Amino acid sequence: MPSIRNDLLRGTLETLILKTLSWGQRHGYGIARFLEGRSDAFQIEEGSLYPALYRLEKRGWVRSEWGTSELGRRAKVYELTPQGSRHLEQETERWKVYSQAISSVLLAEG
Amino acid sequence: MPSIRNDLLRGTLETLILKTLSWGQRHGYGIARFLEGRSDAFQIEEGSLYPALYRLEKRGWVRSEWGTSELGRRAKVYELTPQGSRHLEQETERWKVYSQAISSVLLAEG
DNA sequence: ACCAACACCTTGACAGACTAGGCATGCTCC
DNA sequence: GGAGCATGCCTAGTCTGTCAAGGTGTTGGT
Repeated sequence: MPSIRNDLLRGTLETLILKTLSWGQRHGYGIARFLEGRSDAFQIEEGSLYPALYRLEKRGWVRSEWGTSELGRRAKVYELTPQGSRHLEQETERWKVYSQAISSVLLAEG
Repeated sequence: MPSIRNDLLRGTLETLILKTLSWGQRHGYGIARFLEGRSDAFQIEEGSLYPALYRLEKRGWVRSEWGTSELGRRAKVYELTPQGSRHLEQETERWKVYSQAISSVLLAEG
């Protein structure tokens, strides 16, 4: 992997996190591993992940609690709030519109 | 239009400009109008546009020359260079991979 | 005379991603 | 026993592209 600088992900990381949590509680580290498992294109840096989780919680879109991971380690477990769920819907719609617009240009024939 | 902050576009503006120029020469202002005409989702701010054009030229992906617009006004006309064309191909591929990865998560069923 | 559109540009603030560290635990392997 | 790695959390500082808001000058319309 040629260590891609990733401005394409900009603004979508938060939405990806919310979506992941819409399938159930997870701790931060687990969210990153889950997303990376979904596609080789994702490389979630912890320096992006934890600040993003902090922002999401501050805005009331996720809630956290200290618990344990599957491996029995101390971990901060996150879950989606109802507001987070609503926000996820909006952002998903926004992604659809933008990505479709961009694709319609970039993938158009000469 | 609720004045959307646009981090989803981050990193794609340059590629959109290159793609526009792949269809022929255009001046800066014209590129913005063209893209906005392609989709209501695009709103190209001049404070983003001109710095982007400057970067593209500095990197050798576009070339510019003073000329005139369709309306006979003084305008800086841009064209794609061969390196720009190659870069456009790479970035298009990158967009495909990332947007597909993101969509595969965001649009997945519960 | 005035205003909108055309066409270029710049400055400063902001926000999110990154690098590069730090901490602590537990497991495996030599 | 110790080295090293994966797990799990966090933060400080830097980078960079976007934005708001301003500027210049010209042309066309009312």
